Amino acid sequence: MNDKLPISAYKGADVVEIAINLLGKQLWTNFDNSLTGGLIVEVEAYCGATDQACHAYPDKLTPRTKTMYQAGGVAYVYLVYGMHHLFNIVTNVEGRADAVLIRAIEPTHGEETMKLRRQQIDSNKLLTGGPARLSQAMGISVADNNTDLQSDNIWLTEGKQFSKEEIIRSTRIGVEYAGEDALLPWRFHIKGNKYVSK
DNA sequence: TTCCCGATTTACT
DNA sequence: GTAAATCGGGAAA
Repeated sequence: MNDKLPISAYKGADVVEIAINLLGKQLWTNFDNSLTGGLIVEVEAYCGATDQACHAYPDKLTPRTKTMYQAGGVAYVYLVYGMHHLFNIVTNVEGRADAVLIRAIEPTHGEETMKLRRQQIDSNKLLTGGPARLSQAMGISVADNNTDLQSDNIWLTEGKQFSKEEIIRSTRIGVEYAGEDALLPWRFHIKGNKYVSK
C-alpha cells in the first residue's frame, strides 16, 4: 500500500472514470523535508477536446495547456484569480488534454505543517476543503507544474476504499462560463465528508 | 500592447 | 449576503 500508483492508473482514455477511481487515493507531498498527506475526497474531470470548461478547449495547444497534453501521470498546476494555485492530475495518452482537478482532501499526515502553510492560527480558515486550500496546505504551487507523479515531491498511493453508495455525482463548481457543458455531471465527492468544499 | 476575466478564498456590510 | 484581492493567459487590436 505504500507503493506509488503506477503510470497505468493515469493513462486511461476516460477521464471521468479516472476521476472516480482517484477518490479515496492517498495524495502525498514532500517539500523542504516535510511530509504531508491526505485522502482525496472531491474531484472534477476536464476534457480538452470536447469540454468548454477546460482550458484546452477546443483541443487548443498553448504555453499553458501544453502540460495537459503530456502523457497521464504528471501534475498540471495553474494560477487563477492572480493568487490561487489549483492542482490537477493529467490523464490519458500524450496528445490528449484531459485532467482531474483535486478539489478536497482529508488530511492524514503532517497536519501541523499544513496549518503553518495555511496560516491557520485562528481556525476560521478551512484547512484542505477547496482546490486552492489543499494546494496551499500541501505546499503545491505553479512551480510544480509538469511534475511527474512518480517523483518524490508529489505522488499518490492506494488509500481508503469507499463504497459506491458513498460517492455522490454532481455538476462542477465555478464553470458557469462553459455554456451547456457547465451541466455535465463530472464532479464527484464522498458523501458527508467534512472536508468537501461548499 | 491593450483589454477582459477567471476550474477561488476571505473579509466585510 | 456582497465585494475585494491580484495577475497572467489568450484574444483582439
